Amino acid sequence: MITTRDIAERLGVSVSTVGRALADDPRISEETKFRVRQAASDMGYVGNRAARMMRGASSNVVALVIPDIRNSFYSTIAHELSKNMESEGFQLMLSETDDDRTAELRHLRELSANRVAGVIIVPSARPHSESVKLLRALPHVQLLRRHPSLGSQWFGVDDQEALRRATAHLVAQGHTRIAYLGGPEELPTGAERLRGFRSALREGGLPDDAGRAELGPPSSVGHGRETVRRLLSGPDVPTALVLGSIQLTLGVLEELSRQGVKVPQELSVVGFGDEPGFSWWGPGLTTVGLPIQEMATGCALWMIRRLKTEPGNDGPYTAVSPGALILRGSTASPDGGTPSRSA
Amino acid sequence: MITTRDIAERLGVSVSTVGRALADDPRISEETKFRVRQAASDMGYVGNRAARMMRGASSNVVALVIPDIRNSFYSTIAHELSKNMESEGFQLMLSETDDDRTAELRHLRELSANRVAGVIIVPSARPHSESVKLLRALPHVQLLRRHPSLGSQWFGVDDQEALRRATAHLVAQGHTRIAYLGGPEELPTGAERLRGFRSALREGGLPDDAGRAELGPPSSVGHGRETVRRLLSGPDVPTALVLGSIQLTLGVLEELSRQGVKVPQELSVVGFGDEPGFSWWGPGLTTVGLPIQEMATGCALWMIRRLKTEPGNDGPYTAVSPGALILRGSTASPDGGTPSRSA
DNA sequence: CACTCTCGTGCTAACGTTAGCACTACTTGG
DNA sequence: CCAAGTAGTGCTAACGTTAGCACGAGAGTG
Repeated sequence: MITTRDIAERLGVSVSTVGRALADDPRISEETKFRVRQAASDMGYVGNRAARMMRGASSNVVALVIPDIRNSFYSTIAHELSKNMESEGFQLMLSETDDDRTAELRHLRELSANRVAGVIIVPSARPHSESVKLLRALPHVQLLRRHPSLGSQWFGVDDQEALRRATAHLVAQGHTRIAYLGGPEELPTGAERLRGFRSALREGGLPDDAGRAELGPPSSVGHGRETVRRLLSGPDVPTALVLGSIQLTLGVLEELSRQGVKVPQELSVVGFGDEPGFSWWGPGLTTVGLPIQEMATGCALWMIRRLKTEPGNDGPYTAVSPGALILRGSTASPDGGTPSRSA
Repeated sequence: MITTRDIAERLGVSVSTVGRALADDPRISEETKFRVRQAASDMGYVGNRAARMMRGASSNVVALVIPDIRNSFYSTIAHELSKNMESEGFQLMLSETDDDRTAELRHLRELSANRVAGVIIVPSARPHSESVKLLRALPHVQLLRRHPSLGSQWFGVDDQEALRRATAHLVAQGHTRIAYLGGPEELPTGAERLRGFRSALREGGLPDDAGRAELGPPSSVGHGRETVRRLLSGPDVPTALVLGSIQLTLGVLEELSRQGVKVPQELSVVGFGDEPGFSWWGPGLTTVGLPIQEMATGCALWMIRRLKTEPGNDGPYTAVSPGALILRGSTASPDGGTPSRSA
């Protein structure tokens, strides 16, 4: 690798002069600058950021710690962040945890060792205390999920409101046996969504046993498939189904298609998030739209400002974006079975 | 930030001793090691990789340079790479180029400055010469697309064979007006897929004007929508459509659903790649399965071996994986219109 | 008892870059 | 013609870590 020293020796000047010329220092003559730049370009010089970091410069790497990039939820976020970061000169490090707190810790250790400038994280259910310690030593924001020990910097959607709206739509159509399929309660998002589901039932004046919650791994398509299979073959088949994650929605749609379940006549369904296939699935899936892009952009801008301006002078910052219901054809009243709006 | 020096001062030993204790050097007594580790843990010491790199240690960061992470094609790759890299102690840097060679160059400059250990890249159509220079100075592999100036390390699918099979299937069903919708010819994958399309027509004994190629941006859903709209409203409407990218497929399916085109009676369709929604779209989409996972894993393993073993002693290495056709219900013969296999 | 060995540790330099200070050769003002 | 300034450049130290060499104390050997 070419260093400033190589350039200096070739031109017969000092390393300081080379360094200053490349930094466009006003004290260096135009002629010298020109010669240095020429030589640098000729020799294929590329500055060494590791060395700069040793002299106090901060890293230009921001890490994104998420469960699984294949989930379109997260890939959208990654894209939006990457785009915003790139334009400000930051690079994005991608760490997948698979919702495993030990993997999460391993990644955070590596990220700390690499002295990343900041971390944007979708925390696991109960992060290791060392993870918390490591994060607290860095500029960090939480995304979507929110863990109290990690401070108040958080960007996410109003999960409770999202599920309240989805469920209220079904309640308004007269459903009294509604199943909710979502993530575990120990996940902050899982708890919030479940709360939204329950509160919609309560507000609709329905008894406690009108709702049934099936909780499990939120990013498992397979779990969605299996659960809907179990629900449909068991006793007390619900007339409506509300979903609490994109991956679960994908699994459920696949299984309903495979079994040929008539939607919305036999079963009404409200999905979570919006995916390319949702509009052409069966009668079109009524679903909760999520302003993921806006959220990710907000988060990126916050992190950029946090990194550009000196200390954490902008205090706690929290943004909540609500999700709007996208009406398609997958819901109807439980008796007659006329869609609320055909696709 | 805590340094080895801080630990040394606290324990009244030298930095060397601390360094060696943390590196588990056999020369250090067990008792000292214990005290050092204890203190390091107490004080929240995290080694500084930038400093290590200055002493000749190599980075543990591998970069992935792709057009767009939202494309499930690439997010699958990213996931597979991340998984494999993580288990070997590497971190993954994500750089999105949006198929723009200038963005590509910007990223490569940053990656070089950060002294990443290696680069896995889906190169743009015609990379800047500086990009080529930067890449050649690093361990690198090409993924999917292959640019001759970037050496022979490449992992990808046999694009020509994939489209040959897709097209041959339609030819065998008797179609004589087949449209191909794919990426531009200047992209290596675009050229290969187009070649596969043409060779299948030739092998089927069809005249040159039986096939019609519509080329455009491969990762634009919108372009898929518009082109299919144009094709269907223009003269000489084809009886079959072969697609040459996942994003284009998504756009086409959406538009065909929206216009209520009867598939396969009015139009036969063969997609590219397999996505969650493809199985439940209309009659089920017949499509070319792509062994993306296998390809990504192969690529990751190659890069890991390249980085672990000293020089590039393993010479040029090229893997080609064929794609198999997944038969669903979206194709039929052009006259009668009985599906080859109903969903 | 002197010699050599081994064990455990410390000192120093080096990696590439940058900031502070110092130095030289001019130029300007009195 | 000398003092003071200025433009342009060089020298040196420092960032955190590690590898090579050196050192002192104690153990083993003749």
